[in-house]
Amino acid sequence: MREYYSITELTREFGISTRTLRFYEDEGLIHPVRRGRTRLFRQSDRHLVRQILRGKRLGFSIAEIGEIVQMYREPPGEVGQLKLMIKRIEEKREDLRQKRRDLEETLAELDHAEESCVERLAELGVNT
Amino acid sequence: MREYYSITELTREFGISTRTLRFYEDEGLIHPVRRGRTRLFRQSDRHLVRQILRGKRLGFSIAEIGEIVQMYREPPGEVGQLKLMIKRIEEKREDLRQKRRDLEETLAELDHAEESCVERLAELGVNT
DNA sequence: AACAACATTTACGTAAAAGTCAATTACTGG
DNA sequence: CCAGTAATTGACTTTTACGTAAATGTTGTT
Repeated sequence: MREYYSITELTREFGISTRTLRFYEDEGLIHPVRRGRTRLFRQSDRHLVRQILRGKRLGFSIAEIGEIVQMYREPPGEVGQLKLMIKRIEEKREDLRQKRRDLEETLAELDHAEESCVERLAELGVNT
Repeated sequence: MREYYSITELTREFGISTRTLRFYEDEGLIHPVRRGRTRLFRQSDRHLVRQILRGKRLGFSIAEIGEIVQMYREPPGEVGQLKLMIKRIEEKREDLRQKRRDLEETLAELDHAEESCVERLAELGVNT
């Protein structure tokens, strides 16, 4: 468990470019510390990158991912802010539940499509 | 159950623009029939649009959605093509399973984030 | 016939999310 | 100390997925 990772180490670990990591920093998604001008990535940054890429695979925009990673941070101290945050979290969860429904439906249709193919193969007398 | 729907009927039904529907046609995702130059959308087109939008919500690109909707069509007649199709379907399913893992992890993290907020509220003596 | 409402094609514009390239600057091993 | 590798910033480019506008066609009232 090292303390710091270089930018190229992260690009290899995650299969993304330096440009991408710098872009995420510009967009305020990550905040690697600096030694001089050089970025040093901590464990927390690596974890954030993992979360960002997860969000991307789920089709969230960078802006939406920005909202999500805010929710992972320390809860705010003020009651109004806390309630707002809870509301936002609930919205994102609804969003994710919709995606889950979409996902299950798509999987079901693909199952069906594969079955059709297998049946067709059987009709053609191919041993599966 | 009508036979044909106009383009604006579909835009209202799905909350998308005519431009979007024409774009999907240009990309070969849908093939509405024509009366003169006017597009007429059938049930099957409506179903396809629903599938396309599902794919979009899951973060698939138009090209990927194109591949997916091909899989929903009649299985090909040739053995080699069938086997290839089955392989492709399996790939997409793996893709979807990854998305499902991403989704569950994200949901779990959001659950945790919400709990933290609720706890914090309790600490502040707010009746939930 | 005129008007609205809806449709079409063509073409250019744009925002998001990087890719690519150039010119510097920083580090590191020999 | 210096070559070579790694990192930085900045600018420009590209791709995707449409938006938008212009000019024109079609249909259905009134």
